[in-house]
Amino acid sequence: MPIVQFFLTDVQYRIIGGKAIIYLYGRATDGEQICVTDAHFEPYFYVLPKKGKESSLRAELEKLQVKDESGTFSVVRVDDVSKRLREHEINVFKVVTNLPSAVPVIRESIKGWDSVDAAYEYDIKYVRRYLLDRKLTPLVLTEANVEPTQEKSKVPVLSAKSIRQVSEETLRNPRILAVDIETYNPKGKLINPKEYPIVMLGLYGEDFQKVVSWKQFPSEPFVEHVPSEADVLLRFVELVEQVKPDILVSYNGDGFDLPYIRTRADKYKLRLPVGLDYTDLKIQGTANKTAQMAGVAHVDIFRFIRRVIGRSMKTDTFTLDEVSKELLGTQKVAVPLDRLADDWDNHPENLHQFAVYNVHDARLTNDLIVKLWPNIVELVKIVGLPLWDVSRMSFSQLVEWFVIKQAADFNEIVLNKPNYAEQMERMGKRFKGAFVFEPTPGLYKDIVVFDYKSLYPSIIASHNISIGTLNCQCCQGIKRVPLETANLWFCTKRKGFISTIIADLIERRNRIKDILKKEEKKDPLLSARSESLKLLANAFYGYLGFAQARWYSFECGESVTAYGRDYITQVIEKAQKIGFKVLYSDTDSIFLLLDSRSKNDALTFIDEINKHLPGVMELDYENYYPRGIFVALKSGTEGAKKRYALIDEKGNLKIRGFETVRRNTSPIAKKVQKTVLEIVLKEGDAEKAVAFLRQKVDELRKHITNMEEVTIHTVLQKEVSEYESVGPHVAAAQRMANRGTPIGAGTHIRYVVTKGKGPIRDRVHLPDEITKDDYDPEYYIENQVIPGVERIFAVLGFKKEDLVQEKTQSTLGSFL
DNA sequence: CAGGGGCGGGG
DNA sequence: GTGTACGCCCCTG
Repeated sequence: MPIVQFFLTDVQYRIIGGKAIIYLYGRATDGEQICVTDAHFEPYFYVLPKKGKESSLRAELEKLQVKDESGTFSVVRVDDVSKRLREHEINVFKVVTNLPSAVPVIRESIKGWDSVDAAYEYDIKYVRRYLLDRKLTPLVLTEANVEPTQEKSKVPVLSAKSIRQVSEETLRNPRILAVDIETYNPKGKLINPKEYPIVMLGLYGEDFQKVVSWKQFPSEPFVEHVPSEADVLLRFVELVEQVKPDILVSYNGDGFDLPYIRTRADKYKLRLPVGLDYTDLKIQGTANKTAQMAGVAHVDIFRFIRRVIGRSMKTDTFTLDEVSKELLGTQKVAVPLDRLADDWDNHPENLHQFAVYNVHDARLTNDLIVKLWPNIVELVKIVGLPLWDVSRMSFSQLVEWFVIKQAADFNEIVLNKPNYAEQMERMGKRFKGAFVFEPTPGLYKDIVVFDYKSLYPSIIASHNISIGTLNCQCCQGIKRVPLETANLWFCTKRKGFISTIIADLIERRNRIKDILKKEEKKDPLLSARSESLKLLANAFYGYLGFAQARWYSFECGESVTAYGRDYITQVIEKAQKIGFKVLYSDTDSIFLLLDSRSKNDALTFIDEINKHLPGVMELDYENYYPRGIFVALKSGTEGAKKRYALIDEKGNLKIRGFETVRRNTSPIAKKVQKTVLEIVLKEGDAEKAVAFLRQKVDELRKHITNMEEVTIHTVLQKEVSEYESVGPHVAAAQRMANRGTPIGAGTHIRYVVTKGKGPIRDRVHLPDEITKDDYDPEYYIENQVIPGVERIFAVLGFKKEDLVQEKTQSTLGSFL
């Protein structure tokens, strides 16, 4: 029997002859795209019988059959199995059904039976169940003994007799095709797939780039002109088949491109058989759409970036432009997109620039997934689910599926999701959070920062925090959690499930870090694995307190923060005892003032602390900062981010909690804030910072400041008529409308506030209606620039009145 | 201050 | 399809 080796890229199942068949799509080691089918996996779930009712329940189950218009659902077999439930031995029935869809039906029909105590694992999707039970990890080299079949498909279909994972080798260079569409939008940003056509469809992959458009215009050869929009859609299907990608990648393709393609195809009653089995492009969901095609993993890289990478990125807007700048160091090409519709209708000679823009976006999308591929592969390996699923999961889902995957090795039953009422109850309870030492606002010198390495994960591992070790019989009264409000302890004899898998995560990561330390040229896959393990470990604590978690535990969550508070306050007390002044502390970090002490004293102190820490707990030296500024919080905003800015010895600024990048702020305000911080921290010269501020204020009053600097940008969120209150941006939109500019939801609004009396909305003008002499300096000084720096100067002993004088009639700079 | 509602990305 | 929606921010009662 022939043997094939392949990397699993997508998994589906189909019902054939009343039986579920698993379809494993992948890239064979010879480079061919193939499909391996497995007909030998039975759907099942677990039932816990009531004590004493075992045999009657078994008899009832064995003959259970439910018929409805969609088919017959029946129990095929009932097996006795011993499992563990919340870390304790238990006997349950494994109820095997005829179809995957029979699982929820059968479970539903036994819900009220008095012989049934509980049902488990009835909501684990068949394909996921298959991968986890068979221990097959997507993207990892897999081997199968196969027989060829004649099944109609775009790729050879091979029927597997046996299948197994043979090594840790992963798919390094998947074939990728990126897709991006441009649409006809006469009304600014308003998107309307029912009415407005796709004008161009761009594709990009290695050695492949193409734009398909249904209008003739002068262009380069990568643009293909077809007679109609329907032909664009058909060409899309053909080109995907021609390129045979493992992955179709998009930027917000779930939410935009693919549903748009689907809607346009439906309008023409076209099928879109992009699936390798000729099935249609499938769009699911309404609010949160997803797009799927059999055999080709559609990755919406925007979703992955926002959910998984986003937290560790600098940007907080996830536009393709911003994300590309940060991750790739390149950006989108600038084209006047708001002219596309008009050019499409009236000036085809201008259209080529949009084709260039189109294919460039596809290229960026391609480059993003290539760049992030190591991270994606590692998450897929850790979580063990298909690429399509993993790339769409939130953090809590990734943690949960990692736990579910581990559950098999511990013979643990997967706990059920909480119902709505349970979720509500969980949400109503809050446990005490982290310890925060409020800083005294001020400018400080010689700051050292320590932090606990992965504080919460190491607490969970070191203190054996787990659902099944909580308040065990055997350890009553010993090693209590440092908590006033409850009497909690965790077993010191038996290892817990959650604590063990987290300890394992930490250990795996430490091993990788050791290897990385020795490597001169860091293996990007290993670095990515280390990052992924860290991300996952850090997400565990949040998961324990997440209302929708299967392994939710209020007591575990509150124990983690209780230990956390205990560890950090111990460091604070010890530091104070030997004479360090504590400046600030939050959760796992502590900021100390060196005063007369040296950096070496700080290192000695850390060593001393580490000698007495249990398990994998470790206090780290984070950095030394020659200067730092701590600013008072806005009154009444408790829980708002702490505001501070530090500068290290290399001159790098570390700014936290200053809202430097707010949309409806003028560039001048952002710039002044940033520069003031730089002067204060780099040079420690408050007077110079004041002088800088005064100079900028002077420039505003003298109208030297550029118009661009005082132009405020926002985006219209709805139609102008729908606004109840006329804010400045709405007033600006009305002005645009009055002069005939098409506006609507999504239109970018740029406006300047000008001199005059009355509310701001009456003083709003569009930049090209006025000159530099018209903007209102006092508005920009009072409402934009000063608020951004007021608190910084307050720390330095300057009141608002000291900074700038009120406006006078003097024509000279009046504040010197 | 809680809870509802809208939005993100995309042209 | 082992069905059906996330999480944050803003506004209002």
